[in-house]
Amino acid sequence: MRERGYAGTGLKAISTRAGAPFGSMYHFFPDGTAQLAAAALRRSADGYAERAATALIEGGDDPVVAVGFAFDRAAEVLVDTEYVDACPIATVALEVASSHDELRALTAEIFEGWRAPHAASFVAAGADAARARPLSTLFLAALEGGFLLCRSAQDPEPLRVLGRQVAAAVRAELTGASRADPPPTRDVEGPTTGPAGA
Amino acid sequence: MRERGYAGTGLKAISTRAGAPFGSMYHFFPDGTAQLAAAALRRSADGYAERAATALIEGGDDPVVAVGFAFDRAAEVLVDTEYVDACPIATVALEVASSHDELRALTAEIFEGWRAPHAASFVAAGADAARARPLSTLFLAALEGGFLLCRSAQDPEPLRVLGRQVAAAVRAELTGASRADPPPTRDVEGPTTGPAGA
DNA sequence: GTCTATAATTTGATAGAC
DNA sequence: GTCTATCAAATTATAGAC
Repeated sequence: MRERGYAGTGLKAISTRAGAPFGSMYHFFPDGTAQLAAAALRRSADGYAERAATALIEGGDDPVVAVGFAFDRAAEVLVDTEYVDACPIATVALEVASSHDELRALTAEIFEGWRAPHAASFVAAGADAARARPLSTLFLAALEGGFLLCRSAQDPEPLRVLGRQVAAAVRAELTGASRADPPPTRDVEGPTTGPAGA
Repeated sequence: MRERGYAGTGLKAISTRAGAPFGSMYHFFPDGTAQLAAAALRRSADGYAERAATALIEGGDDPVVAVGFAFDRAAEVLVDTEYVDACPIATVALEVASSHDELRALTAEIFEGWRAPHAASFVAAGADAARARPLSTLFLAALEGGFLLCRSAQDPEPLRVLGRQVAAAVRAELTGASRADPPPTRDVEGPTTGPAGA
């Protein structure tokens, strides 16, 4: 499904490639294609979340460095796998966004499940709680957009460039400079209130 | 194809919806599905480029404002069309990235054709030539990632948030503060000598 | 419980009538 | 030049043998 998408991946192709008899498909997934796709999405989402967490941890304590590291790692994996091992959700998410509401809702749930821990880790690193979520949005959107551009062009450069830019946005947030959002309503008047970095 | 992707859109479904006889498909596109898809991609890419250019122009002379305006406009269109009218290329691009090299190359060409004018407009607004291209990468990747998150969640918020963040990145670049890249040394991303290995 | 064999549709593609 | 009628192959789904 990662290679050909939801509509492009037949049950037959899956059972063949898995070396499993065709009848097993309906034994384990009585509701057919959509149920199998949902299971595949859930499983690969968990796997990807683990890998992403590992990459961020290996990137070190400084979130600025960790973010850059995560993007570089993603680019590396892409090259090593000939551009197939990107986000396991995105292709299907776009395919079903306007055609299969149940699966669409599942993809939304998965993306949300990825963003929450990211936002938490930014908070842990000293970001304002109110700004951590927009940062996680930027992180995920840039990663997904980067996957798209890299796979399309078969060139790892976009993800590398984006890593530096998202890292810069994180740094700007943590140092309180060049903010992306309107002032935080109250509190924190001057830029002197640098949050004690983690 | 925008609604169901490349593999999910049958020739029959197209001819029915277009009110055209099925035989016309092969009269006008003798090479079948892929040729039709290529024509659809080219046409919608041109249309989308025009719309994007219009949005940026309406956004005014200041690229910081224009960028924010373009993202807000994209979010608005998404809501008005019940989240179907997003990027006409992205879904197909992901579907064919690892399965149909000819169409993959076409999507790469289209994305490149969108980025070049963006980079040029950033230069026109005063950005370093070497930094304008990374900025166009961020712009397009964030837009595509935003489309994905918005369509999946059926919520326009991600694109709005991203618009503010990309605008902040553009501002940081134009004022020379908080740069995303290491010092210019020499060639930063290169003028795109083609896909890796090509 | 597990899988083989088959049914009912639908698909991309063509041959040939208008 | 344009489209109707048809084909062969592939798809999802199921019935029923082991």
